[in-house]
Amino acid sequence: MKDVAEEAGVGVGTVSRVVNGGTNVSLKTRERVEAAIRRLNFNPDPIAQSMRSGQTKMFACIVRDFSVPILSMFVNAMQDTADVSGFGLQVASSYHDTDREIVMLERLARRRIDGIVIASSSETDEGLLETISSSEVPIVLLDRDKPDNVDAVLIDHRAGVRTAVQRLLDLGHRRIAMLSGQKGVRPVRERVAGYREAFSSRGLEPAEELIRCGSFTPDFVYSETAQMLRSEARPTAIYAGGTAMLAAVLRAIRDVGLRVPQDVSVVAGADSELALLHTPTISVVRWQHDQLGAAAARFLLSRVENRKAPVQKMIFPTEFIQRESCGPAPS
Amino acid sequence: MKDVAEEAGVGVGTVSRVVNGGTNVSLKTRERVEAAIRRLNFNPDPIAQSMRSGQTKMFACIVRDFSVPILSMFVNAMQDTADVSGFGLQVASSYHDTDREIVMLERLARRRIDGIVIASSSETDEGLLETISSSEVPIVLLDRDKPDNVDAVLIDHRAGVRTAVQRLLDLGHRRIAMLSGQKGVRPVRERVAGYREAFSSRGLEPAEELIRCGSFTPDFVYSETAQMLRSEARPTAIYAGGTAMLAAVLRAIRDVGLRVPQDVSVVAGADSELALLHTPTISVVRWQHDQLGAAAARFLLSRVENRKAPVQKMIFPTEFIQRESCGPAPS
DNA sequence: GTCACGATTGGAAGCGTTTCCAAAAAGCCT
DNA sequence: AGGCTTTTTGGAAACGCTTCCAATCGTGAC
Repeated sequence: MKDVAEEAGVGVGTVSRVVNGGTNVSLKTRERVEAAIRRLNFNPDPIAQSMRSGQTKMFACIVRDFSVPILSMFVNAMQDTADVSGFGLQVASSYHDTDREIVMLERLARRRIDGIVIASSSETDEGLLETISSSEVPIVLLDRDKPDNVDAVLIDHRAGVRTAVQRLLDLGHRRIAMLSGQKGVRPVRERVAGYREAFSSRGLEPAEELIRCGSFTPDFVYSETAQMLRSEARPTAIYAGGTAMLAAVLRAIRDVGLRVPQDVSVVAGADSELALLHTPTISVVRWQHDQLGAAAARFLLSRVENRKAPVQKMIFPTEFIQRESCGPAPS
Repeated sequence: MKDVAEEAGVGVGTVSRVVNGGTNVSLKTRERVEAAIRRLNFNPDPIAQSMRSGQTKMFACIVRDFSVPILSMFVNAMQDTADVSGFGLQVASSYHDTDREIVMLERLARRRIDGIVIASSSETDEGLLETISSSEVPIVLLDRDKPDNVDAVLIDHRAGVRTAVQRLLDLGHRRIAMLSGQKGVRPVRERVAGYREAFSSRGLEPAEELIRCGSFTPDFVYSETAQMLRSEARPTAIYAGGTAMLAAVLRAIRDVGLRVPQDVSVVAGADSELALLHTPTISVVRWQHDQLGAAAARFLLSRVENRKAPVQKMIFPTEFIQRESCGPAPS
């Protein structure tokens, strides 16, 4: 930069002014400086800029496991949106470890990251809530309600599940299993709420023992599914409310020796290649992850502009897509 | 940092020495400084450190489309490995745009990223090759041969495909379609080579019109598959040599009205949930993406230590997993 | 007690920017 | 032309660290 100043015969301050949009620089000077910049092929050093400005032009995204297709699609969309504004995107998987998330948040803050999107693993852990809610760096929650003083992009699982379960009820199903992850995160709460709403909208009561919320892991899903299907009064339909649960559910059904949809109807909590191409094709509740990712990035971008804007929440709709996996309840 | 120095009654230089492993610091001094650090809860600013040292403790990964499950698994493993050494990982999708890759590489270099893993979209583009091979920042190629003066982690597609195609030949298949992406990247070259090797190992010649390499996109795969299957002498087996091609192949087979494996046998070029859970289950050539990701990260880490070490290449084995989708050739 | 040498230490310089302030230049008005 | 205001400009200070050099301290040998 000093070189450019010298080359153009001006002071370093002037060069800086030209580089940054050039307020208050006379036309001839600007042209002279720009010529010098081109001649020396000068590029301002982002690190030095960060040093002064405190901005790093970098966002981060923390999710449970970012090799889950739906999450990587989200991250991908986020990256694309951030990219056009010159922001980079850093990623990290937390593997459901709350303490790890706290450590990551702190490390990112120290690195002066400009914004973080997180799908936290718990909405009850005091330490995590405190860390998030008092964070210096802007945070956007991905499908989480708490803490409520930060921006969030949300998915309306409730409506989608309600529609799906209503459909199953209308097909004559009464024993409908509800599988989902650990209670205490919003997607699970909302899904269960939608499930209950569907029953009460038809004046019915769900069988409580068929509501199995505990973990998103394949092992949990497989064993719960198999156990329910082997029991006396087995469910005639299963709603699998997780993004990567479908595989385990289908394996369990197959291993127990039942058929979809003749013996058991299936609805998945998120769309996937598997759901679309399985034989039979699997009904799903779906939403637009790419729009969600883009929105999250835009939230962060606008926070960078204005730190003290009012908190924003955005709820994305879901839709129930019925495919071949839903049939009438066996008699 | 000044505060810490004052608190401990030492000079800033001494504090720095304590923070960085503390060579040449007396025991009492070190203890005093460490106490002060704890008391003031001091953390060195990574940006300022980068400013001086030129190291950013950050890697980046550029892939075609990083919402492809296999790639996100790779990135995930890479992130985990980098993380334990305190390195962050930045991601970006190139969407097969060579120019975009060049721009990204340059931008990352300017940001003084410490290392880059790239699965470049072309091994022939002069500009890209030049950019990579002359890069200041260490680069590791993901399954690419060129340029050959940089480190690379490679997958032995050739052996896996050879085994798979040999198996198909032994099942009586002669018209075996070979689908893959754009020629000119290593995975495609190697797969085609493996395919040919299998034929010649049995003293046979492949039907050239069944070798369809052009693009990894679903549209291409779908239309090529459908077209071949509708033709007079249709293939009795299909090898789909891409990481995300299987879905399109299966759709095409279904739409043409054929059955797997009675009418056509299928082998996928990479493992996936879909392959494992489809009915019938789909044979695959598979490898350990997590080990690949970890190795890539380790390559970068060791480059950071020693920029001028000899070039390293590492080839990961593949295995052919036969599942239900492979049957005897129809007569 | 003196000297030499190695181990420690303090603090200034520098990394490449931005920003601020004062000074110079340029307009404008009478 | 002189006195104003406004615009433009140069350059020092600061961001938070590392590193280097010179200075100080301590130790053992003579």
